[in-house]
Amino acid sequence: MKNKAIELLNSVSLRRTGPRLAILEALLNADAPLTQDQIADAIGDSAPNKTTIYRTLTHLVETGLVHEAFLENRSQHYELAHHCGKQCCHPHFTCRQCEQTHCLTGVSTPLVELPKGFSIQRQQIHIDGVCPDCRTRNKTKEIGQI
Amino acid sequence: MKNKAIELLNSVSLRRTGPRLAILEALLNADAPLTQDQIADAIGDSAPNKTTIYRTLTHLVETGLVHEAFLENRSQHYELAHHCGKQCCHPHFTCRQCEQTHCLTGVSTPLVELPKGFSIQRQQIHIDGVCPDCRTRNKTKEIGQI
DNA sequence: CATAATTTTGCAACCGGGTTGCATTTATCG
DNA sequence: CGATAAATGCAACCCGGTTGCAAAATTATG
Ligand SMILES: [Mn+2]
Ligand SMILES: [Mn+2]
Ligand SMILES: [Zn+2]
Ligand SMILES: [Zn+2]
Repeated sequence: MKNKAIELLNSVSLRRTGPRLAILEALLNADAPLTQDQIADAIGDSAPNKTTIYRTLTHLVETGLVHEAFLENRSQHYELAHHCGKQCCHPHFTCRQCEQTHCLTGVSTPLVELPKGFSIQRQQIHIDGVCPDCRTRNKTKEIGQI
Repeated sequence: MKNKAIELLNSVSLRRTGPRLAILEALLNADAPLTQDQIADAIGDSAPNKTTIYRTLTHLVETGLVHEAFLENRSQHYELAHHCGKQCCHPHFTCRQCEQTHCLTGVSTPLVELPKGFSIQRQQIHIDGVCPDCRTRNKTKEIGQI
């Protein structure tokens, strides 16, 4: 993953520094959007200062490598943009029971057709409900209660 | 609008108080989701304490009268739920130039078809780009420059 | 290589949206 | 009206995120 991180940094001509590589690696290993806090946790003891993480993420967003994901959570989430189309990101699903967010990279996501005069730059879809794990968990519990 | 507000409060059997009526009226008059701050501004001098506004909004969301809209803004927005289907809210469009948010109540919004096992409770779509006003403003500016 | 110019990083202090605890006020009902 | 439960206001707090500034690391220049 380190090679991939270096490659990504080069592709947008940002200087190759320790913090940046670590943050990119964390995002490469993630399977859902991460907050600053989660990125720091993923990196561990050698994690950069939170200010550095935020500033790095800002750079990565500006270059287009990273997208901001707007989940219902109070804090901002970030993920690599490589699963997103130019105008349409893949949808995100957040489970109301376990609070986990899933990237729905497989599903087809039609663009909303905008009224005359609006020009789109990016569309994001967020869904919440109950995830497969929690559903089966609920069912087995029900059965147990009968 | 005051009658409508009273009616709404009755429909969910919440006590009829000054702050609640004022907040509902503000939401009834709005044409886009509002923050606590914007609600207070809309009400003016007689606006309730911000804690009261937040607690009222929480009540209204719990009863289903009001929805939370997750815009890219750092603060939470609220709007009446009457333009939303059971599982699918109307999309919101935020202009990157003038920062204004528009409710797209007219457009058709297909539900994403979820992978096996996921059960939906609510889908929200957010789009950003340039609004009609800003687009024409840009065009006339371009012409002026030539 | 030395050193000056430029970026990047870390730290502490700060900002602002939102919440909590608690005392006071108000709505509802008999 | 009085009792009771709910609603309100205020101050203090929480926490995600930002800012200013000095120290460290990179890069450019002679
Ligand atoms: Mn994703
Ligand atoms: Mn709306
Ligand atoms: Zn779940
Ligand atoms: Zn605009």
